[in-house]
Amino acid sequence: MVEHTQSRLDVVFRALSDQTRRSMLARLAKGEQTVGELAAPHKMSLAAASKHIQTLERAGLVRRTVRGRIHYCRIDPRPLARADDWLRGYERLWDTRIERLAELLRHPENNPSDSE
Amino acid sequence: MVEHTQSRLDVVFRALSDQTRRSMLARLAKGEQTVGELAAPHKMSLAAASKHIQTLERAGLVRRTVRGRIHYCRIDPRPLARADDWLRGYERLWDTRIERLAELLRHPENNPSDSE
DNA sequence: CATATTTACAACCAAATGGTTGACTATTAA
DNA sequence: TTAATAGTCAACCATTTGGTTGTAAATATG
Repeated sequence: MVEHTQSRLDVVFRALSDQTRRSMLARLAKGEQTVGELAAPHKMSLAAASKHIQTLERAGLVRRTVRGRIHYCRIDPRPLARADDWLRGYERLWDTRIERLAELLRHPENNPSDSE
Repeated sequence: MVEHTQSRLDVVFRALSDQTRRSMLARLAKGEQTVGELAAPHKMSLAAASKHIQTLERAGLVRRTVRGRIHYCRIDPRPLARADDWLRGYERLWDTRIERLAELLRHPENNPSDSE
């Protein structure tokens, strides 16, 4: 099960390592898009864009519904959440936001947000 | 500059897409490690592990200090923070924690945490 | 000095990646 | 029925990746 999770992280991070695919996700975040619509902005063949979409699908980041000859794609954000969970394991190394927020909740009068 | 940021995200996510490299980062999060120490737990040649460390270095995730013949490696978490920034752009899609917290801070009397 | 240790580097290899084109299927429209 | 549209699939290609081994450099130790 751990290995399963790990291999999922592999394919998710791998999927995110390409600008074309991140751009597709960004547009999917605003709503459903067809394969053609997803492909249109990119300077590559439809077949190449289709492969990118399949990569996103295999990573679990995109779901597809076929209606007639049109393939509608929508984002599934759950793998993004898992990737974020992993990254947040390192949060203490770069950021004290959480600690500052906790401090703020304990002592709201001592709000450090003006000091920068 | 935008492209620069984007290509950095490329190499960072790419670096994170490998279990060996994520494992190395996990150990580096606990403190400095030499190349040999980083390589030891992995069933591969030192040369292969060295390549993984170089991948992490090129992604900006690891810095190296050479003292004598020993190379000390430490984590640089800033690219992780950038990756996390990117992922959080999608946070609203999977999680309403932030919105609920903001709402709570605005209207503490209207705490929705009971309703589910 | 000679030798062992730590690491990098180069050459090589198999597999995966990201792109192409061309042929094909399925569906819709004329 | 014929033609256009939406998309996949297979074959191919160049490049990158992740591993190997062997060699070499720099440093430490006997």
